[in-house]
Amino acid sequence: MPLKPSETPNLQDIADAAGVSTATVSRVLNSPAAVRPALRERVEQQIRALGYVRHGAARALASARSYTIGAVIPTLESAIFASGVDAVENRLAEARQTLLLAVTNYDLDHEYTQVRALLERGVDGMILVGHDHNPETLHMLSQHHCPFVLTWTYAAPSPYPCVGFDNPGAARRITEHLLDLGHKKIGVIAGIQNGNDRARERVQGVAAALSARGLSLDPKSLIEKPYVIGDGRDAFRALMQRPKTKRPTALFCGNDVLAIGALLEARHLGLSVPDDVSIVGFDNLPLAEHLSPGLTTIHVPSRRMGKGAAEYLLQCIAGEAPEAPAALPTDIMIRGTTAPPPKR
Amino acid sequence: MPLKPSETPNLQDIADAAGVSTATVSRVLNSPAAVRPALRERVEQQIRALGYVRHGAARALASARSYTIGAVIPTLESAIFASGVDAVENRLAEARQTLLLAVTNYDLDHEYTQVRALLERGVDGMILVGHDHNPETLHMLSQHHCPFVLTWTYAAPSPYPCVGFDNPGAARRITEHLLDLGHKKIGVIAGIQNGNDRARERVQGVAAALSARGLSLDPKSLIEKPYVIGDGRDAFRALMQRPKTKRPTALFCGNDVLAIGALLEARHLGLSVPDDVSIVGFDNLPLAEHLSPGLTTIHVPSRRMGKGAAEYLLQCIAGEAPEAPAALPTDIMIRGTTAPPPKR
DNA sequence: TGAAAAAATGTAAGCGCTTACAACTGAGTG
DNA sequence: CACTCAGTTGTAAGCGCTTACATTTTTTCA
Repeated sequence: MPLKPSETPNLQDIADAAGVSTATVSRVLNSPAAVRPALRERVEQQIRALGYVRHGAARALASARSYTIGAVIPTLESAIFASGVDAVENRLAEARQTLLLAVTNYDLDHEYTQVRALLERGVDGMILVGHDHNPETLHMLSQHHCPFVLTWTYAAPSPYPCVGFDNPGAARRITEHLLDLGHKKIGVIAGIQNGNDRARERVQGVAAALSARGLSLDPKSLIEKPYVIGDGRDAFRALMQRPKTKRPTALFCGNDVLAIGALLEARHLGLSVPDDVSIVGFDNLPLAEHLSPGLTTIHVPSRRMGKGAAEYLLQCIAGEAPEAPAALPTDIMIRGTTAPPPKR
Repeated sequence: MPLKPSETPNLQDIADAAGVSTATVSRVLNSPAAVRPALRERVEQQIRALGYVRHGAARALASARSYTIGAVIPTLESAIFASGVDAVENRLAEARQTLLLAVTNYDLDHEYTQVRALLERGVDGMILVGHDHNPETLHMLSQHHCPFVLTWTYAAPSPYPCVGFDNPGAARRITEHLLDLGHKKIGVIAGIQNGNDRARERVQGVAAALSARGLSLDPKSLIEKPYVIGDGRDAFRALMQRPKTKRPTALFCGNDVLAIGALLEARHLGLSVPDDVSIVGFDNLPLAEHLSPGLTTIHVPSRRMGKGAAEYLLQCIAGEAPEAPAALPTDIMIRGTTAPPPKR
């Protein structure tokens, strides 16, 4: 009968059972090479026999490392974020780190609260989305010496490390595709821009492409909507109701969900895509290529980004001071929803 | 100049600054009502002034509570899981708890590893998906007195608490809808059944509905595929290539992603849904209702389930021993993809 | 073979917090 | 006015682990 009949064994119990000190047990756990094989084997046997599981809080307290990374994202309801987070988790699991996940619902104040909560949990690093944050959020992060990385965004001379891509550039590129096809009246269904630099920059990219050709974005042809199919439909309908001379012949949608909504509504209204109106999206959701016609869109490397962000933090934690990663490439996927504007 | 110029202040620093003991500061933080208002105010002021942030590991070690809940799910690539997790997180954030998320990729051995990792992190409770688990996984959980709950599944006399729904029942119900329409040859595109009770039970539900009417499931009309649109398309094509007399007139798809794949492939092959073939899904993804024709499917209350699971664990942690929750209701959403079989 | 160097192991001091218990305060009471 | 007693606050003992340093054992090599 053990002296300490505690439910879950601790280091001391293993040490006693194996007839060694707790330091040795700790070593077989953390740097097995430092323990002679015979002894190590004896200890490992007891670890298995007693079903020992590390006490992470104690470990974190003593070692000042939590083996935990935080990610704070706008929402998991968006497939593209979900897939990025999935990639982060996969990479962290390989490195035996655990993911603490927090959601902001696109609210920067709530983001502050969430970042603080993760900091309290002692995360070794943090992943954020975008450049838009409360100043206190970033300040708190650096005060705590918590390495962090911004994703989904990339700015060349950024004061903060990013693993992202060029939003305005990609938006500009796909808009140029539309312009090259001969479109002059381009409408925009944007995501909510407030507190969301990605949505904002994409609209800016469209505007830049237009003004480079002496055109401009008609404010009445810009509608801002949340990330929901139904809203994409509504926006499309509204845009198509504009007077004939103003009605866009092509639509830039801030993300694929809105684009799919637009596409479905076009079909519903009996409009042909791309013959009557061209539509482009942004994200390249798995569904995009399967639609018919396939959705012309920008491919966003979400998994690669997630993996890259995890990798970057892992290196920081290992004390390797990685160089700031370069912008990830995006691809323009030209498929069936874009064609020259209708004649006349 | 402070004696201890440590970067981040700790309880002691606050205590010194406010001229009280650490116990008092701790009380201000954890049970403010126990501290006289004047003193409390003085302490809170210092907390704000020094930008104090709790040290979670130390707190966890001392209080044997981590204020953290773990969720171990198959993947975040599936929108329906992602939305369930989002709901969990929302509820936990309200309760000032943090979510530790781990992904199994549908591998029960990896699940064991992940559960162990979360246990090491000292989660106060854990959410799992389904009934299929390695016995050691569940054993480890109970050995650590970690309250847990199974989701996405429900079995009336289950030894474990579930917050889920009746998979076979729902599958049976929607199959009966097909049978009521007059279909006799029903094909199935199932999710991968190995280690996945939900997929398995749904197929069983279909089989049960059939045998109740003296019919049976033709093994050659059952195809198992991963959760990907392309696979749904492939499976659909394969099924439609069966000899005319055996070819199914209706298809039960184990989830909406496979159903959408089937639907798209039908269109691609020039087959009309529902005139040539009926298709039903399972999940009721947001897209399902927007398709035309709308997808007939089973509505799965993923957010409600996530919230319910979080709620259950929160109660356990509060020591309330909540009664085992009842099965959540599912709804059959009859839309446009189902109709009587072709007259031939 | 034996001394020095290297490797393995043990000792024990915290890490920052919570909390049982002790000590003190002041209001209420006979 | 002494005495309770409830309400506040302080004291200090851990929680389970890592790790610097001390000690012991093993290896190396003249």
